[in-house]
Amino acid sequence: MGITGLIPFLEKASAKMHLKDLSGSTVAVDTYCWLHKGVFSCADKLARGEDTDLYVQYCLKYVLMLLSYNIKPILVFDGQHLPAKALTEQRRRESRQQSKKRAMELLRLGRTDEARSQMRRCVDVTHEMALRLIQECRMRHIDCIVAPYEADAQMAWLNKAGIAQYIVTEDSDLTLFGAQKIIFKLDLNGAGLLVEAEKFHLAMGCTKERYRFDKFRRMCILSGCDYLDSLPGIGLAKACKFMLKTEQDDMRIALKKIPQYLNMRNLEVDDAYIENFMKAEATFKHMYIYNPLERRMERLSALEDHETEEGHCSNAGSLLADSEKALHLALGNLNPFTLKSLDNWHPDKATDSKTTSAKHIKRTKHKSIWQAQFNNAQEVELATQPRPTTCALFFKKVDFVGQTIQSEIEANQRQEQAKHTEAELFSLYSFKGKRKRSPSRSSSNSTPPPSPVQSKSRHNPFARETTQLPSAVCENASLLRLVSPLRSAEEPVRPETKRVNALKRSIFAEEQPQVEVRSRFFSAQTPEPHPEPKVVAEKKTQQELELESTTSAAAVNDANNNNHNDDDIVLLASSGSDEDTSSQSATLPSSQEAALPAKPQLKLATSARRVGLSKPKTKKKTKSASLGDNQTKLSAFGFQKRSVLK
DNA sequence: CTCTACCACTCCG
DNA sequence: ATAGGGGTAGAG
Repeated sequence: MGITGLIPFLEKASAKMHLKDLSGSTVAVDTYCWLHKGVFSCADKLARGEDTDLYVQYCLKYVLMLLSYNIKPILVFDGQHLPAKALTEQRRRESRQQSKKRAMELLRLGRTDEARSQMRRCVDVTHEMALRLIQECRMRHIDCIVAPYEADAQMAWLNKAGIAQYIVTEDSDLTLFGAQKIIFKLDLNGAGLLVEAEKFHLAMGCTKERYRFDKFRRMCILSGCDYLDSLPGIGLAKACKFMLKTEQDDMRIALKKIPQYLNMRNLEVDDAYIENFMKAEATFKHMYIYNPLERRMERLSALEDHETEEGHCSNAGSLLADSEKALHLALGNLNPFTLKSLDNWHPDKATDSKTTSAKHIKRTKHKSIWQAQFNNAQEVELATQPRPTTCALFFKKVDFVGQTIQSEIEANQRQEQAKHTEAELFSLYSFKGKRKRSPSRSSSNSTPPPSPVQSKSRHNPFARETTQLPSAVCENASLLRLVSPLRSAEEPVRPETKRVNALKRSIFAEEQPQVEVRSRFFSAQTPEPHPEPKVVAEKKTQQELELESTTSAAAVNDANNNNHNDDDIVLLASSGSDEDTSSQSATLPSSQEAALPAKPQLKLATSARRVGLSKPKTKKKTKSASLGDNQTKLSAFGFQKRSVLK
């Protein structure tokens, strides 16, 4: 999905950002990204048709985080599949079905590990799941909107219309639809990468005067996008080069000059490609979106604005004649594929019945895009101030009414979070309870080596070698329930895994100082490498190690945390670590000590990631030494493991 | 040198 | 046969 390599290409147009700097603004969210990630937490349950709302809770975590920074979220969902994509979707569905069958089969055979991996592949984000999240959001007065087609176009429109100043997504396509400020890689700490359309000329390496957005979009399409594969040998770099060389605005003429301009003699640009290029461009410009203020479907931009021929819009969707249906589709009441009615919520029939039925759930005080006043407020603001920043002003006004609102929101959140935590804890406890019930734990240390089934069970032969890790067995009690007690008796225990991980950490601690952190984002996120605790950790037991990292994390915490957001930290902690929350909300929010337990976890998480990054490297170094010289030094950094395994 | 093809890994608790 | 980002080798 999206444009391959676009995000690194846009490095010069991007900057690290944090939500705390967006207070008072509105953010449109590509909710599918969150749902999809959230599904991992309960893939097995979903695969077996068990009822779960873990994925909803996962998304709400993000939503609450946005609210905690005084940001109004608008959750945007995908609608119908475009005809051009229907086929691939169909294929995906079939492959998921197959995965499901295979998972069941494997379960029956008792190969839980493989079954688990299959189950992850077979879950889909259905509209019913999206609707559950939508319903949760309605109770909290959080805006949701289902795009007629792609959420990308809808979000770009919200951005262009000034309703949302930022967009949160993982899909680089957003840039092509004309979104101005896009946040990628947003994490639960509130950090992300901001890409701004107004800086695209920097990435393309041309002056602002010579740059036009069309050039950028055409470059991306040329490099290969969802609607059109690239010509062979053309990627972003070549496409960029070409778009800077030509001043020809008519692509029918310009495209023919590609071989000549790029010195690619054998390249052939046929008429079909040109026609498809025009269609792809039209799709990005004119896809249908839903205008919630006018309550009607519209094109992202009007055909006249671009002198586009109607015929090129065959992939841009079609107008839904029934405006009532279009509205309910946008509200989420209809299944976008079948148009079957699943709910009957309406913004005008202010659902006080619902609010009384759920009065313990706190609601946001943001103006809804579905309210008539929203339109007025926008118009007034737009009239007084032509700049798009007016929206920020508008919300600042709300902010003005009280810091009290802010603190109230925070109080609400603590309360709400506590409630969620309750539910989540519940599931956690039952989870753990089941796990304990499984007879494995006591016998684990004397467990015989993994059965042949297990060692064969890695579905990817190139995956990291884990034969010495006993973790290759299902830890999920609900999954285990399906298999024989005999098999579950073989389950090695988690403490074991933990110890191995701790060991890995300590091993890694030695290597740390030598390892270069490559990732720009990552290194930027941890500005202080803190070599000292790692050196100390070298020869410690895992408990000491854990203590060590805790204190070092505390130090980092202190250092990073110059003046402000004690509150932020508490909020983060409460949204980040579920188990701590209840006790924290009981204690005073301002005490920093209360927040500390959560931070080390985060720190550990990042260091775990580093382990993943660099452990292979260190392994390779040692191995290449033993391998001799039939491998070049360069290849020693490549996929060495493969040959070793062979 | 630039671009593509390919691999392993992480998404979640 | 998830998808998408990151890294490397190898082709033009």
